[in-house]
Amino acid sequence: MFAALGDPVRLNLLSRIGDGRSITELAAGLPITRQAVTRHLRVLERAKLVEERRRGRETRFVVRPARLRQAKGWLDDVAQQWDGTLGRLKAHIEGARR
Amino acid sequence: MFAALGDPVRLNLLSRIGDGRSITELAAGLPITRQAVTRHLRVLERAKLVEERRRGRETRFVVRPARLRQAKGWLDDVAQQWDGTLGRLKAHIEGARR
DNA sequence: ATAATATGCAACTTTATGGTTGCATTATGC
DNA sequence: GCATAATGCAACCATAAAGTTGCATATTAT
Repeated sequence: MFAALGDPVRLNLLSRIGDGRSITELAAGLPITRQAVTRHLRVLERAKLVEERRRGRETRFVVRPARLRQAKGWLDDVAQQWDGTLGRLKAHIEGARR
Repeated sequence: MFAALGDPVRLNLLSRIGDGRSITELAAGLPITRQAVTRHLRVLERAKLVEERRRGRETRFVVRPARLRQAKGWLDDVAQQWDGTLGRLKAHIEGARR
């Protein structure tokens, strides 16, 4: 999932999808071909970050906020774990002298 | 930065760095060479997710929680932006005048 | 029905990434 | 001082990722 987020083009797409743009519209703003954009969208889809919503001949995608929250949760865990370690380290340094 | 997070090995490292392990120790738990681990750590460092703390002949890394918070912030922005869009969409569907 | 629009599919190229091996360098312990 | 331990550095390989071109398919509008 972070891998899916780890491409500037896909970040850009994610932040613009919400407006309900079609693939072609999304591609218009970028210096790459429509096909390349489609591939990026498929990557986001595989990571469950977006969901396809086809209507007639055009396709739009919707973001899945739950997934974003999940990512945030993981970052929180690590940050917190690290804070805990920091606390322990600090206590260790201040307490015992090595 | 998300690209740096987008590798399972690096996620693993990030979650274990806090314990104050050296490169060799970190590598011991993984099925890849120490050199490969070093490269991953450099990637995390370039993304400002960790910071080098060399002491004598061994090197440890510390996590930079501020960076994690920054990532979370971005996720929040997108999620919120999307929630907003959802709200507008919903209002539109329900026939609200706005 | 036809033309135009929106997208899908597939082959191919280029470049980035992850991993390895081999050897050099720096610090520690005795 | 010397052996050992912890890293760093560089060349090299394999695979995956990003992008392109060309063509097929499916909707919509006239």
